[in-house]
Amino acid sequence: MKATEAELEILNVLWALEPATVREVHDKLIEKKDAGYTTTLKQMQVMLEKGLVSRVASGKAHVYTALINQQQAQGQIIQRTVDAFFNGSAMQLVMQALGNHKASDSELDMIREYLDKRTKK
Amino acid sequence: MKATEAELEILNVLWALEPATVREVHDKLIEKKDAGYTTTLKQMQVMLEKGLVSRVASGKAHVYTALINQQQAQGQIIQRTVDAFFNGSAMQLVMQALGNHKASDSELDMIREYLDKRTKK
DNA sequence: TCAAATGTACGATGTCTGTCGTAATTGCAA
DNA sequence: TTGCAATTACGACAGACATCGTACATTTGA
Repeated sequence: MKATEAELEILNVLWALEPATVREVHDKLIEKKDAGYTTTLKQMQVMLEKGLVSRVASGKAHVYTALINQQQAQGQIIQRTVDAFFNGSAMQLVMQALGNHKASDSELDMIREYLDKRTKK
Repeated sequence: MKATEAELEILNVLWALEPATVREVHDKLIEKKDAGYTTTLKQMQVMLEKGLVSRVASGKAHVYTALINQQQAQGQIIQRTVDAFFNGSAMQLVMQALGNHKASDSELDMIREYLDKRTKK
C-alpha cells in the first residue's frame, strides 16, 4: 500500500483534479517537474496495478481516480515520521515545522483558532 | 546534501550515542531493525564519503560523529514530507498533525506561545 | 474514408538503494 | 611474537525506481 515518491506526486495532482486523464495530470505535473508524457503514463499504469488508482475509458483516453484518500495518507505518513524521527512526539514535529517554514499571518491565525477550539473542548 | 531513509535511521541512533563506533550504532539499530553488521558498516562508510559523518580511529575501530545536527535533519525530513504529501504547505501538515494526535494543554500552550512570538516579529 | 493527431501498451535501460559475502587489516592476549 | 577475534575495506548483487523510445490503437475532422 505504499507509494513511491513519484507516485505521490501524481496522487497529489490527482486529488486536486480527479477524475482526470493522463494528459491532464501530466500537464499539471510538468509545471513543477520535468518529465515525458509516457513517463507519467507508465507511472499511472503501474499505480493501477498496485491498486492506488482506478480508471474508466472515456473516448480514446482513460479517466483516473485515486483509490486512497488524501487525509488518510497524510495521517499515516505523519504517524510514521513522528515515530521514526521525533521520538513519538507530534508536537515536536509541529514546532519544527513551524520553525523551519515561512507562514503567513493568516495561516498562523488559522492555527491559533484551531488551538482555541481544541482547548475549549 | 540529502540522506536516504536508511541513513537517517543511522543518524538518529548516532545523535543519541555519539561519538560511537559502528558496533555501537549497529547494536542499537537492530533493536528496531534487522540487518547485518557489514550493512551498517557500509552505510556509515558511504555516509562518510557523503560528508554526513566524520570519524577518528580509536584502537582498531573508528569512532563516528554526525556532521549535521538533529534539527537540520528533522527539517529535511519535514521538507520532504511536505513536498511529497502536503502540496508544499507546511501549514497543512501542522493542521493535520494537530488534528490526528493527542496533545496536552501544556503542549498546546507552547505552540500558542510560539505563535505569539512569531506574529509580534 | 483515411490520414493526422492523440492516446495507450510494452519493453528496455540507467541509476539508486540496501544488502551482504569475502578478503584484508588491526589490536591484543597468551 | 604470534594466533585469534574483531573490525574495516572492497566489490558485487538484486530489486526498486524513474525514465523514455517505439509500436500499436483509437478518435476525429477534412
